[in-house]
Amino acid sequence: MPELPEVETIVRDLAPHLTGRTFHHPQLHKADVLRGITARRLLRALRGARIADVSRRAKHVVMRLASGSRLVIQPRMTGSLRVHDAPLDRAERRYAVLEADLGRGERFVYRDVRRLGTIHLLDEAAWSSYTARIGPEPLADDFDAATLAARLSDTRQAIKKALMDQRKLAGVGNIYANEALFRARLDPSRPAHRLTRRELGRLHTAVRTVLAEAVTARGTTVRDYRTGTGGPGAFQVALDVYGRGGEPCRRCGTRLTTTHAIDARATTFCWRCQGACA
DNA sequence: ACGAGGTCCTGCGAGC
DNA sequence: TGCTCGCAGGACCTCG
Repeated sequence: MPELPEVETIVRDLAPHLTGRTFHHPQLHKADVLRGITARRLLRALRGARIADVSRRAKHVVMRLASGSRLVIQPRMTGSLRVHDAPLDRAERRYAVLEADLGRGERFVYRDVRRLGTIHLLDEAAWSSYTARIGPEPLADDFDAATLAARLSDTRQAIKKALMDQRKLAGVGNIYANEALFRARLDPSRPAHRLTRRELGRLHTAVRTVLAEAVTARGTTVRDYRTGTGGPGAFQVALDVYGRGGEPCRRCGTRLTTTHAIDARATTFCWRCQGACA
């Protein structure tokens, strides 16, 4: 499920193929992913539009058009974005949501099996308010421990839920929240405002290192995620806790626990490494 | 301010 | 074999 490292990988793969290119004959196969725009208006805006640049914000792919508007695609669970250099076969077209001809035999395709993903088309003002609602980028140079502490320590929510709150911090989803809390040896259910400065420091380091390592590995493929070139990521073999409930902790050998007690999401942790360290 | 639960959406695996 | 059911879950919503 594309979180920050996965979307970063997609953007790095797509950027060389999309930057400076033009959308020809855009086709929208499913309209229920659209937010705040009709299919008719989206297609009119994309037809013949030149892509100025492609970037990432949190878990969103942002294509800035020469018109100044931004095509913002959030893949969520099962979305994938690719540039194909051959016509799509039947299987490749099956879940296509949006596609466009880029010329030179290349095609851009956003596909999404479950279609929990979203597409926005935002002008400058709408983009400003959109991005302002999202928290700071954890891999930015100026994202320090004090910033993390300030963002997370104003709530009594479980630290794991707070970490995944996109308004507080950008790009962390279920996989990397589990992994970061394990690395920081923190109980995922601890109220965020009760964490000490020292613990927040560990969490800051853990969040940044796990995200950076996952970017290097081109993301985590558990099931659906594919890179911008259609291949799997490699970070799944490096996961310490996510998806490993019942298996031994890599640190102490204790059987890992999975609960759904926090926000009804799968949380896997080692009660020994993470449970008792207050 | 917080938790609980519903909503979107489809594929997949378990159970009968 | 063929059906139903619950689950996967990010972001958003309402309700109490």
